[in-house]
Amino acid sequence: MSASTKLSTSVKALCFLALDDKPKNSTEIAASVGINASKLRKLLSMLGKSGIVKSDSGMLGGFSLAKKPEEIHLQEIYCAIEDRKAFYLNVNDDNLEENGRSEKINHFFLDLFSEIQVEIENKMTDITLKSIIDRIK
Amino acid sequence: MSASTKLSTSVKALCFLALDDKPKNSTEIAASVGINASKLRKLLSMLGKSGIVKSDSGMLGGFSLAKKPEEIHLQEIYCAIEDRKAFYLNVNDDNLEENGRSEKINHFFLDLFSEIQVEIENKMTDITLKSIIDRIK
DNA sequence: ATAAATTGTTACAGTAAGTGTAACATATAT
DNA sequence: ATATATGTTACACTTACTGTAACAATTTAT
Repeated sequence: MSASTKLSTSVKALCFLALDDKPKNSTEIAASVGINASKLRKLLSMLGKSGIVKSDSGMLGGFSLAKKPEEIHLQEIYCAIEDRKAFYLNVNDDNLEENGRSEKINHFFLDLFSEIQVEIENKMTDITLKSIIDRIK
Repeated sequence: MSASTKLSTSVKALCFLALDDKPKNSTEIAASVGINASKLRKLLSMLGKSGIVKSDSGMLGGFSLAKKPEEIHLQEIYCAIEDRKAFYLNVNDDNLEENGRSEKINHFFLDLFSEIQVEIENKMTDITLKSIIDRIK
C-alpha cells in the first residue's frame, strides 16, 4: 500500500469513526472503507500508538477517536502511519567518483527534497479531520 | 530506480556532459556517475527524445548536451524521465460504499496531491542545470 | 469459570515489481 | 569490411508487496 493510499484509507476510517461515539470493530470499519479487516487493524494500531484512536478488546470493544476531529491534523496521521519522513525521496549515493561532484549533487537534491518535504508537512498541518469532514458533507 | 534517483542520476550525467563539448560515450559517463552503461543509455535515450541531449552512433559518437545549461530546467528533466506526472500520488478508489463518502475523500486527496504537485513543478521550473553547476563548484 | 468477541501481531504462500546484465539490431565513421 | 556506438529487448534473479489466515492476549457476557 503506497503512502498516499495509506493516508486516504486512514482518513476514511477516521471519518467513519467520527460519525458517532460508539466504538466500531475492525470488520465494520473495513467494510465501509473497502479494505481487509486485518490490514485495517494494522493501520489503526499505528494510529492508536500515536494517540489518534483508542481501541478496546472484548465483546464491547472496537475503535473510536481519541481526540476531537478538530484536534486531529493530517500531518500527525501521516507521521503515525509512515515511519520514514513524509514524502521522503532518496538519492543514490553509492558511486565512486574521486572529485566529489556526485556527492555535491546528492547534497543539492537532499536539500531540495527536504525543502519540499517541509512545505508539504506545513500544508498538512493546516488540515484537520474536521475540515475534511466539513468539506465532504 | 526511484523517481528521485533517476532525477539525480540524470543531473549527474548532464553535469558531466557540460564539462566540455566533446561527445562522451555511455561507458565513460556511466563510470563517472557510478551506474551500469546500459541503464544509463536508457535514461539518456529518454532525455534525447525530449531534446535535452543529442546522441550519435559510430566511432565518433556519444552523448552531448542539445541545449545550453542555462536553458535546461529541472522540471523538463523530470518530465523526460518519468512518464507519470511529477511526484504523482495515488489513491485507492475501488471500494464499494453506497453513499459516496469515500469518493469525496478520494477527490479531496486527489485535489490536495495535485496542488502539491504544481508547487513542486513550479519549484523545479526555477532551477536550471547551470544554477546547479554553479552551486556545486 | 467458560464461552464469545475483539484487538494486535506474526507467518506465509502467492504475486508483482524492480534490478542488473547480456545480447543484438541499427547506425556511423575509418 | 571492421570497429564502435546507441537504442532496445529479453531474461534470470532478487526483492518487495499483498492478501489472508492464524493465534495469543484481552475483555465482556452468561
